[in-house]
Amino acid sequence: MAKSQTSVGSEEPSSSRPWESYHTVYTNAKAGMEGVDKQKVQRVVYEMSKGSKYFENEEKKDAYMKQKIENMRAQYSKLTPQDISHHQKMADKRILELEATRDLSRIWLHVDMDAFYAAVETLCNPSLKGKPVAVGSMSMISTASYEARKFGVRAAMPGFIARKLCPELLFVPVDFQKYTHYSNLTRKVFQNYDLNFLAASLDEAYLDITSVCKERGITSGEVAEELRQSVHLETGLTCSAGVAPNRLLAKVCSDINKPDGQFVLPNDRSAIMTFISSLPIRKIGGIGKVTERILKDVFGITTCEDLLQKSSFICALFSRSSADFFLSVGLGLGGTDTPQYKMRKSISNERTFSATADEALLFQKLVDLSEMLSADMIKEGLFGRTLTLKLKTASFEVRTRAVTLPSYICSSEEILKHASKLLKAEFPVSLRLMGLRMSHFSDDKNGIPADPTQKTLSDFILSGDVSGGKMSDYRPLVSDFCDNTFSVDLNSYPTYSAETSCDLRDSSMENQTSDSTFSCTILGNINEEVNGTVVPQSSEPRAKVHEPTNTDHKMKFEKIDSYTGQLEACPRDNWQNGFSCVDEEAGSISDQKQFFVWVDDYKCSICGIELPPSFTEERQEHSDFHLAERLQGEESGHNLRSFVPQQRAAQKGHTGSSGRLKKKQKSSPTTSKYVPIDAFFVKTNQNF
DNA sequence: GGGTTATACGCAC
DNA sequence: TTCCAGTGCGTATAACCC
Repeated sequence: MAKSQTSVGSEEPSSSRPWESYHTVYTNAKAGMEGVDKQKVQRVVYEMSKGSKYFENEEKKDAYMKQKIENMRAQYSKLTPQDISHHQKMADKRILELEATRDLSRIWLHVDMDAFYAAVETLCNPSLKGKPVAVGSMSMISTASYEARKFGVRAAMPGFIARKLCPELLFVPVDFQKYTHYSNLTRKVFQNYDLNFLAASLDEAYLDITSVCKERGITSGEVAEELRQSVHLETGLTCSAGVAPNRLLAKVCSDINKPDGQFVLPNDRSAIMTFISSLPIRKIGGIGKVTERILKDVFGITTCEDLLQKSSFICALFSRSSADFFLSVGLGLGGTDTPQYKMRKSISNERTFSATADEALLFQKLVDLSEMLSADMIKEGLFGRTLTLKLKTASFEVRTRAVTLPSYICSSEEILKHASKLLKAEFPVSLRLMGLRMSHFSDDKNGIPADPTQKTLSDFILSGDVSGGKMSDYRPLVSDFCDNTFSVDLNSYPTYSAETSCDLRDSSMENQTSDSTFSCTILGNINEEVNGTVVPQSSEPRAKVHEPTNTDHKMKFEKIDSYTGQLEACPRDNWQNGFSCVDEEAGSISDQKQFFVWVDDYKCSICGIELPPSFTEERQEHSDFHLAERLQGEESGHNLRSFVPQQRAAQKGHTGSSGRLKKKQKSSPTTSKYVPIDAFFVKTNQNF
């Protein structure tokens, strides 16, 4: 932040120094950057960024921020003396309550490894010693050595900007295996002081050293000194430590004498209040670039002491939880208990790539993400029901789209099934990042059990294993899916022959792999059957393979019209919107429909549920269920599900998202047919 | 009106 | 030459549902 402004209207940039109003995180005080020419850094970052899409997006965000600040200022100025008096009383009361929670009985130590990644790399390659080193890439730097920091180079800075600041900067790629190894060594040391230490990251930890100090009759400073020496002996790396009555302050303290230093704040209220009084709010964990700017520009708050002095305004303009946090900071309060094991709340992965609007490419990335997420979830035994798709457009706009499902899932097929619907609703769009996050985990982990032998989607696609063992010779080239003809339509891919899942025990399949229990049940397009739609078949295979001469399985592919959901003959050069394949020898779809009938076009012949013909989707889903039920029974005798159709129909009417979906229908016709449905069931007549 | 869901955003490392 | 990350948590807000 180049300007220090605390009054309304002081935001206007100097026309001769436009970089001064370009808000970056890079000028925030960080250990090892005390002597840095902030003006120069600010100017270089501005010049390197100016005109880019990233820059344009930052300007948009900045405009939004200015508006937000203006709105808060307006609220601020509208407060009457009576309002202020009222809120002051509330604030005073709250301060007393918070003060009553102060606990000075514990001694917390925060350890922070010095420039950890860079230090490890230097340790492994001594030729880097004394040189400016950046761990990361031209896109992003994870850690900078102290030598590099003198030039203004720091973590979270793009490499190309860092190189401009420091042309002799040496880049080293990240190597998490290495860092994990050294992190484990440090943790062995930490255990000697607190068995229940809290690891904040690979290079940070909080230790409750109250007992150690007491039992050994030594001061907290002596413990910190000894611990740091032990870490150095064990790893060859230096670290810094902060000691204080709570974790929030301990973290602030560990930064004071960085690197290779320590600072002890005694367990004494007046010492704490003195310490906190002049402390810049940005030093507090949880107060970042945006919060700092709001507090400074709206209230004129720059130090922790100011938070108490402006307590009435804070209570007037912030939510209860935010106000509590700010007042706690002003009092120097923080966590003192040893928190119980915290359950993970979400699990995610995301990838940045060259911006593209190619839907086939984007889908392939979604396939990859689904597999990665599923693998991570299976590894941790997690089942989740809220799936969030994160997108970053070519212009750096970030969007998230979420869906909450009626049941818990973890398989890549199901993740992809739902993620693809979310993604398709966004098309056309040019993206540079996609991510998937699962949250809302099952408490008792009673989701559908994970099948460790389950094939991945890539196995599925790349092996062409869509008809069980009969497809063992089918080996599509990766390029089949990477050009514009990639069209394993992710909403239609499970629309293969109903027999496919029954053929999983085919001998050729068994020969192929011992773990071929393919738990993704592949269904026929029942809708087509029920409605008696003629299914024209292309006379030519969709995906030519290395050895296309094997015609034993007579693979047929049909394009599914993206808008009507109808199957139609698919010219080879027009496989844009999806295809399904039917293995004629594996059993025709019409064979499958015989078992299922709507009596009087109204009543299910199997379970008796009544669904009028106009309930097209519900009937589709219902028939899918019975078919899958039958197929699963035929396949293995395993009853993977105990969910009866009636229950599903009932649940469907009460899904929390149904109302929102109704709303979405207005603006997003591509999602209008979306109803969260259960595992193993995919409708094929959707508007994609 | 309170709880839930979807979305956006902030923050830390 | 290269051209702004990935993971996870928390909060705020609005819309919706019961």
